[in-house]
Amino acid sequence: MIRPRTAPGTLELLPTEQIAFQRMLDVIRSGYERFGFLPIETPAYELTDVLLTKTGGETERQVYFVQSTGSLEKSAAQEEPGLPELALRFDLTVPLARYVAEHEHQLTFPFRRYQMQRVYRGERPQKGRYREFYQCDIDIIGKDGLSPRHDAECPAVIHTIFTDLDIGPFTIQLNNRKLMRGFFEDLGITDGEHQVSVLREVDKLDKRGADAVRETLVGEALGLTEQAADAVLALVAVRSTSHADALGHLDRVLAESTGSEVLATGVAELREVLTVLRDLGVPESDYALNLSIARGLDYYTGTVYETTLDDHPEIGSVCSGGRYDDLAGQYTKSKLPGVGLSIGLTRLFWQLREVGLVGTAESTVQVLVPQLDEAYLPQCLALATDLRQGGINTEVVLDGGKLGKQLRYADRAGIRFVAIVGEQEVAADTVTIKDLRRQDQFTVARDEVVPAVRVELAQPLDVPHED
RNA sequence: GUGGGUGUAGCUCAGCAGGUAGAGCGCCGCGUUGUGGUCGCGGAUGUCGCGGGUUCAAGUCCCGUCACUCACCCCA
Repeated sequence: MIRPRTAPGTLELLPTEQIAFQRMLDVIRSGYERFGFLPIETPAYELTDVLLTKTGGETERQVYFVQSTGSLEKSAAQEEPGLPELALRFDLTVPLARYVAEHEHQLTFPFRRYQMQRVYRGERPQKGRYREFYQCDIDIIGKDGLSPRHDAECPAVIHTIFTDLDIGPFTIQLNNRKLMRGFFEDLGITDGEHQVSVLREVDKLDKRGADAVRETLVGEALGLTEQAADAVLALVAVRSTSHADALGHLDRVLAESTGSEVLATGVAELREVLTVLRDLGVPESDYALNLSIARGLDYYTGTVYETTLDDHPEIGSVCSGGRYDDLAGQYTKSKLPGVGLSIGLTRLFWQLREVGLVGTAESTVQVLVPQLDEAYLPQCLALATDLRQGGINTEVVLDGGKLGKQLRYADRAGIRFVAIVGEQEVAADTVTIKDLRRQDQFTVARDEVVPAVRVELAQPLDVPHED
């Protein structure tokens, strides 16, 4: 026998967990739609040459390729097989770029889309990190230009969603790559790659601590002077405590600049983003300036975001993204700037479960009709039909058995209500409704069952469902 | 790609200096032929990852191998 098991790096859930996961997807989807974003889906795999436009680097090492048996045999027979024709997407941004370039003339700009699909990365699995996982993205793509106001709208959507998810207080942290780049220029660090390396190191501040980061900064690879390293560390220590405080920090950074235009632009952009964010009604306690946010990805050019849960900083960023100048440069001559954010839902779900913020959900089955006596099965089936026509998700026990067992089945399956039709009920033309969670039951007239169950379902239960 | 760790029941793990395998949880049954989750009693379950070696004897020691896992790189 072959031991049944999932491939490493995949997350598979039991039904009641899956329902909890689906509920989160529903919240995210409705949040995206409420802000006027349109849905798209793209294929799980893309043509390799389309997907891997930038050769080399980390991403290619992590790409899963797709091959039919036919093409596998064909390539095995070749001297130098080369890469397979198809590859699984490793994020949703590259497919979006392709999509926008391909359908450019049928889309209206700014193009606001959301996309919630699985992506694949062939990296070494790690705690809470998966090789197949959901990304829930929103992006706004402009043509030729896109005002920084859009950079404020994206986090406003995220604010709504994380509020609705009800997983405790959170903070959307903002920074701007131009501000950072300009700051580096002032320090004489002008090479783009060098800046990125420094940013990447600075991004580890929370993880490694200021001393370790400082050591690396002045080390051989990055080669900063002591003064430069101190200046960088002082800058990235900036965290705002309120809207006014954030603007104050920005004024100071600008005043201390030795004249970088890029820095001035970055400061101006951040100021506008913060202001629009406030005007959109996002409470100032829920966003902050954090000048250590860098984001590893090199394609970000302006605003960058990370979102953290206030009560669980150890989880790290649960939603991140930023602004990029040119989404689809590899696919089209059109200039398509964009801004977007992504929720890595698989990882988030796993982490929330670890810290006990999400558990299993109640079953999608709202009422179970047990079968006490085969003689009354027709009455049970008729009851189920009535409940279903009343819009109530109903399951009937078709196999029978002891009532105790059927109740245990309901309990384990996370079904809260049981509608019993036995000898007594048939004789009196009634139904007994049992609430397994409240450990309570009552009897109603047969023709009042549907409204009675509706009333029960409408009452929220403050006792959470045990795992 | 680099560096650690671990493989024993469905799950989490214990198993002493080598002497033919254990706990908790879960599962099944009964107590309760119309009442689950609680409680009580009873029960089932193992090629001790795989291959070789040492030994009278290996879950335990040695070698190899495979798998899994944690961290780094990178990132959701």
